Amino acid sequence: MTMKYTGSYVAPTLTVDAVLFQLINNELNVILIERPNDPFKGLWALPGGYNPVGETTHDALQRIVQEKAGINIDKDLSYIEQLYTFDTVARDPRGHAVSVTYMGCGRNIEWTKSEAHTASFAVSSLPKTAYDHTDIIRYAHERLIAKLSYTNAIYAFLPQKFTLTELQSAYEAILVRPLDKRNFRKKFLGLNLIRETDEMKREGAHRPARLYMFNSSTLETLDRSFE
Amino acid sequence: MTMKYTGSYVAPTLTVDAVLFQLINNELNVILIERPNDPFKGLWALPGGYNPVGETTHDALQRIVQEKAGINIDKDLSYIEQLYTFDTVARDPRGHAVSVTYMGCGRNIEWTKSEAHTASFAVSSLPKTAYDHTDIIRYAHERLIAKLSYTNAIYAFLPQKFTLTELQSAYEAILVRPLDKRNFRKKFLGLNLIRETDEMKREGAHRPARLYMFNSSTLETLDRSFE
DNA sequence: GCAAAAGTGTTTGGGATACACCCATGC
DNA sequence: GCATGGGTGTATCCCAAACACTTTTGC
Repeated sequence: MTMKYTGSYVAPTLTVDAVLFQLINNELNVILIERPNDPFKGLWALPGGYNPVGETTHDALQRIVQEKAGINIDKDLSYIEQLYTFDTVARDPRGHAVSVTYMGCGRNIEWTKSEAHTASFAVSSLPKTAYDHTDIIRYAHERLIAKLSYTNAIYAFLPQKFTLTELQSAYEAILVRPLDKRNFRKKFLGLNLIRETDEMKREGAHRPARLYMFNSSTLETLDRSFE
Repeated sequence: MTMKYTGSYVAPTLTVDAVLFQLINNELNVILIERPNDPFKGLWALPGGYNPVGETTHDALQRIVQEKAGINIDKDLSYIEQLYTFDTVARDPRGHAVSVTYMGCGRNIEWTKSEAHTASFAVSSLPKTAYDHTDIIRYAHERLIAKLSYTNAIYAFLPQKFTLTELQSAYEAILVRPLDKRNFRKKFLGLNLIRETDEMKREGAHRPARLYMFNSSTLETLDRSFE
């Protein structure tokens, strides 16, 4: 950052993109937008757009995701973090661009459904995507799996009050493997991340389930790793 | 990335910066450059500079670090990875910039010493730095500590052949805590990352030490976590 | 022989895993 | 009473941590 600013400097295009995860029917889903124009017209892409001078990447993402999908990344998500910055010299037919990507997680994220160009897909069955967005989604999923093991990030996917079975199902959906019920409960309760409420969830012809709440709804690092 | 390119779009300044680590006298060191100009004239900064259109962040970093410090990030480092991308709207007095930072590790990195504006500092006693570069170095150090626990990243700091004591000292320097010799050897040898050579290191009035080599000199993820 | 670093095993505690049955409810 | 999901305990194994003395060399 010590080079002199000569005036002949021309910056690459800067874009921002978001991988927005939520659980739908016990499957990890991601929100995509169908491209209305070339390049990649008709394929599905992460919500994103151009980041102009004067706007931080976070603010640009906020504006763009609001405009394109009707989602407020501060209010409609429980958690967001920067993922990685991709060079796209060869990737984008229009020339050199740099893309700063973010990963966000929430529950019941509502997107603009009026134009039917925004949709949610299970990461296990993604449609054909523009650019290398499939790779970016896979990378985000790996990062998310890693984060579950040393943070309380799972809170981002759950409602305020939830049962232990719902909690376990959320883990299983994201980790894509089954967990042992007794071991899961023993271990998770030992982390002191959640507390009992005095409410029960009654639903269907079976024993009601205790509802729990998270002690904290911001990301925290665990002392001991989990799963 | 679906916004139309209207021509009125102006991109923010894009910069790249590198946190270059190596061990010197069993201390984790970072390479800094004294700023010759305002802003922050006379303070120490990470090697970095402007990334123009047409150049990937990696290529820009390669060119800039070569120009400013005489270091080839591909040949003189054992490992490099992207660290984080910082928005610098308020940070840089010249206005909005986005900085893509990288972390690199090596051994015996030689920098241009002719002008005395490049120097190496122990991370435990950094000088006053420009921008928020002290925070970036701390962040890189944390990332490095985390990476040691689930990868073979330590290879980046060691010569081709090394003793187990040198290996342990490298860990202790980066983790900033002492390790038990017997447990360290047992655990590390169990990882199957290194193999014995038939050479010994003789030095000083004491028993010679067996020299070892890494099986792989590229980053690999461990099955089991370490330390 | 003595200083200096290399090298070497055992014990103990805690967390991870594997595993099967009873409980509370709606119908 | 039966179908459905909720809820619970124990035995085993392996890894982590704690801990001290002998070996080999140069001088």
